[in-house]
Amino acid sequence: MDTTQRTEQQRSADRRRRELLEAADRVVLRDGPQASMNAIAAEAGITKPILYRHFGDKGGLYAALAQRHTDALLASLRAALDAPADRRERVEATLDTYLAAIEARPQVYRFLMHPAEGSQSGDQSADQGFDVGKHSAPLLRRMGEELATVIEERLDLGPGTQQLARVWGHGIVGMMHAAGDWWLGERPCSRAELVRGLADLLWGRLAAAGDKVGGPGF
Amino acid sequence: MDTTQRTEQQRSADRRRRELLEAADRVVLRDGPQASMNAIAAEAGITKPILYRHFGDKGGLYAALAQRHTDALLASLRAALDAPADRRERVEATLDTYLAAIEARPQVYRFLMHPAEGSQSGDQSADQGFDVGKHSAPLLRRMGEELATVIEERLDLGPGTQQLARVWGHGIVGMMHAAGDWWLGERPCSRAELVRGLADLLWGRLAAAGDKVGGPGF
DNA sequence: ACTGCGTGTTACCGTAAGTAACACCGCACG
DNA sequence: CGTGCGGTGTTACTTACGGTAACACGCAGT
Repeated sequence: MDTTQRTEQQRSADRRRRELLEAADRVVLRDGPQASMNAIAAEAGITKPILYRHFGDKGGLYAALAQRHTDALLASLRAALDAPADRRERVEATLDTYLAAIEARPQVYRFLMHPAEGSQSGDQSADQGFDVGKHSAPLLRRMGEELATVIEERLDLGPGTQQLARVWGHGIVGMMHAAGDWWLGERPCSRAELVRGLADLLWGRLAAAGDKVGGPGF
Repeated sequence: MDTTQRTEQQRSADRRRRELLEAADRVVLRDGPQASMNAIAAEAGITKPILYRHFGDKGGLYAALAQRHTDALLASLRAALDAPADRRERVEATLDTYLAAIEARPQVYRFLMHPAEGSQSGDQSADQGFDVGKHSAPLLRRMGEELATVIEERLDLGPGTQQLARVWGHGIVGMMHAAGDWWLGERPCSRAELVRGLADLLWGRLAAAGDKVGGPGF
């Protein structure tokens, strides 16, 4: 099989793929994660089967789409995380970067967190094995792992550093995510206040806080 | 309209409703969140329209279902949170309770976190308003709020306590959730180790940790 | 001119949500 | 005793979406 002059075809196929992704992007941004393949195809000026030829199935398209945005967001986060500043400032900068991103484009954020799983792919039969754990948004997992490696590289946590770093990576990312999600919905305070509150939490203010006098109960 | 003797009818309707919910529960436990209305109806020994009469639409059924489990889980968490012990022990007990719950019944957990949103409810037209923030699993929100009230009741955080408590409530719940989700998928360590790692994180060990000597970069 | 391949189409299938219309039953009321 | 009437149930349908044939055009290379 000639592997020599396929570049020509491949080039155009890649361009097409990128065009399709951009069209899908527009539709998802407009219609949310429940955008239909028909709508995406229409936006791209073509019809469904082409999408399927390029991406296999809806999951494939969504995965490709998610990866673009995830890559972009991760790059920003890495930049904030690698800035030459002390740890607290870096943490705050990273939190703020994330929150700014989800604030600026909530639709994208929503899409990344809810990859519209489901569909009616067969195997209704006796699926006790289950795939829990795989279902969470890839973005969360990737951010967690990323943060874990940074923590592991930067901090000295004694024995068990590697495992602890992963626990913390996923934990911190989850904290950021849930707080951000809640904040985006209710807007109970400014972004800066939220960042500060979360950083305070990570800085052990929970442990340091005093009990309320005359607590309700005991 | 006579509000007098409706109790009879209402009673039986409520019983029916509970039976339907239990059937739905069995199916969701077996088939995951993508269980079809047909399947649920069949399990209950009836047909679709009855389900729709009782719950309006799939979302209604799922909401009702989710509330049962959420209530149960929240009760357990409250118990752990209210135990007569010092703060660190209570935090660890609560984390462990949550993790034990999702470990014991991952299907339920998965269902609660992914309420199978979507569907093809019309309104394709120029929906720029968006409802970000509402989409997150109700369980997370409720746990966050619950924890927030407990924090606010128990801790003295100075001015802005109320707001800070809510930030922390949602943040901590998110941390617990994301770490639990990751842990459930990869099982990288024992439950106790995870609990300890997270509690350490909350206890400010991140801030206290020393830099690694000769870090990669600067 | 013929062949092969990538790109595109229309037309279709299966499935699932949701609905309309009809059928049965118990029961108060004339 | 018959007759309406609300609740429970059904079958049969519509609509929409994911996914897949099967066919049609255009453009290289031989």
